[in-house]
Amino acid sequence: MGIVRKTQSVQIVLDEFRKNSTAISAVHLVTQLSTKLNKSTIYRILDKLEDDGVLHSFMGKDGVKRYAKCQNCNKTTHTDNHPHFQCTICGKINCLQVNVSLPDIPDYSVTSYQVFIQGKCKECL
Amino acid sequence: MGIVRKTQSVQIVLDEFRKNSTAISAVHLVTQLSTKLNKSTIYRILDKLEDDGVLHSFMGKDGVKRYAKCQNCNKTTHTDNHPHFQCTICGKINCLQVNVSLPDIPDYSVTSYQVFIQGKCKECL
DNA sequence: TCTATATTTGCAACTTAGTTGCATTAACAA
DNA sequence: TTGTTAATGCAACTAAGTTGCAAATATAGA
Ligand SMILES: [Zn+2]
Ligand SMILES: [Zn+2]
Ligand SMILES: [Zn+2]
Ligand SMILES: [Zn+2]
Repeated sequence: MGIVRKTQSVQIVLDEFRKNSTAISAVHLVTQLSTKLNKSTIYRILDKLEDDGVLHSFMGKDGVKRYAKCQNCNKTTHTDNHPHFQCTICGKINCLQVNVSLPDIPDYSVTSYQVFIQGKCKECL
Repeated sequence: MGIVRKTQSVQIVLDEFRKNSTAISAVHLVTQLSTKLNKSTIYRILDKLEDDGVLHSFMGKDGVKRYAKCQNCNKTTHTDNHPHFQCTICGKINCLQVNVSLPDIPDYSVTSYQVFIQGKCKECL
């Protein structure tokens, strides 16, 4: 349903995304903020921020959900569609501002797709 | 470590992949085969069949692991690299035998990537 | 075919990510 | 300032997957 009240909890969660440019997992936030916020609160806030187009989420190879800041989305239009890159050395996951286009696929009509890439990031090369 | 003995349990699991051309989740096999095999046995067999290059696995959008038959892999060489397509109507997930190529990505060195696509399949169009 | 041995299986208990119901707390509009 | 309603904390729960160990079984060699 999206965020209605700008509570302290919401600010605390948003601060984590301001500090970090990389994607953050729900689990990581839960341990990171364990002294300040309850687990359920964090999951619920992430959910709402996604509804509002403030964050977007994707599934890591490990089956753990991660969140990252959206660039140009809002409550009604979610346009962020880009690959995510995980460095196999440092483990960080970043949004890539590049366009991946699919070839024609006979017998199927495509409505959306996700690309997840592994390799080494600039710092670890 | 891969399969060493061709047990009945292994045959039962392989039969499910012979019957189905679509990808199958571990959870689905566990419920489907609940009268014949134990949960742990199924997870362990899937793991070994993947090591052997008989099956490959990937993560669904729901964070549930799925398995599908490999075409040309074996114990030493895993070459299967293709997108997976989930129909939003019937829910079935299929391997697509098409090639997706990435654009050049500056500052990153790519070693592997996965593509997961949503849309409608031939039967549901 | 029989037997020894090592692999595989079942079971129960555990871990980890995420969810839910409900009573309490806190935004915020009036 | 206060009443209303959203947001929070808590504890208990679900669901996917893992693990240790004792019992079962596949297979190689006698
Ligand atoms: Zn790195
Ligand atoms: Zn992103
Ligand atoms: Zn379909
Ligand atoms: Zn496949």
